[in-house]
Amino acid sequence: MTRQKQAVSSLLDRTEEFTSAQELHARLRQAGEHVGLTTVYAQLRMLAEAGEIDSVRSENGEALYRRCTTGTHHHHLVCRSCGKTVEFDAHDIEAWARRLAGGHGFIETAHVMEISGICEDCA
Amino acid sequence: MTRQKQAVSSLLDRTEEFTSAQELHARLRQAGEHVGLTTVYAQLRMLAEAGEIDSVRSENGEALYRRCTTGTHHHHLVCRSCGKTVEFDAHDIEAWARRLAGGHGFIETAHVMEISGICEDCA
DNA sequence: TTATCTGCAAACATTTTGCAGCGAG
DNA sequence: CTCGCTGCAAAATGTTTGCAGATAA
Repeated sequence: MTRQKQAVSSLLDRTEEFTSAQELHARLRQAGEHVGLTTVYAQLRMLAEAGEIDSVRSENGEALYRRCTTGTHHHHLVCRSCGKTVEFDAHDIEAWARRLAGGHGFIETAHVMEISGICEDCA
Repeated sequence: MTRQKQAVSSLLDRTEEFTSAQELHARLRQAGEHVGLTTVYAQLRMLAEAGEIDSVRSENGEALYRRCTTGTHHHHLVCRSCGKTVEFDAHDIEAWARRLAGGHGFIETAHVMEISGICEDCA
């Protein structure tokens, strides 16, 4: 268990949202941890192969990773103008998504859901 | 309406599966149609913006395109392993999303929702 | 010591952009 | 003629690979 491995794993523990390799790397840098980008990729691949993290693809093709959990997580409502963000949980929607996926024979489902708009301050 | 535009559109009409820009380009070449790769990308972007084709991301980050089967807004349930896709509409969820956003003072809301999993054939 | 991990540099694959020219209407 | 479409070349982006040196056990 190296320092770098520790750092990546620990950061994933503290992160609920699906996050890109690039951003994880940037955050480690910002936190003063010196971990190479290549190493972040290597770690993410190992963790993904070991089934410890989930990965999905974002709209623009980036790979996003998140520690596997069966627990709840939350989503964001983001203002396209000023970036203001409201967190919300979507318990009902998640159950609905799992049910819909299951109805088509899919397992290990993950979902991405983001809502954007213009907040009242920017309107 | 140029020859190239015609060729891309026509090929999409004849293709049921989600297909990458690269492969569409290769098939046009093979069919003797000389259409530049850049042009294929340009066409795909125009068609996607016009809502005439759907795009999803494959496991490895490629963008895949297909002529919309329905003219209406819908979402995708995608197999992370083989790319099999099921379209579904999410009328209830959309109403819920608008209500939630409105409750926080947001207007002009848009949403992104994609569900992924492993389909029964790949399980 | 030794197998594994790290990370620089370079390779890769896909997609986008700059721009000069072509061609449909 | 004019404006949008085309497509070459080059850049941008995200990710992977080769490999030599560092490090945990």
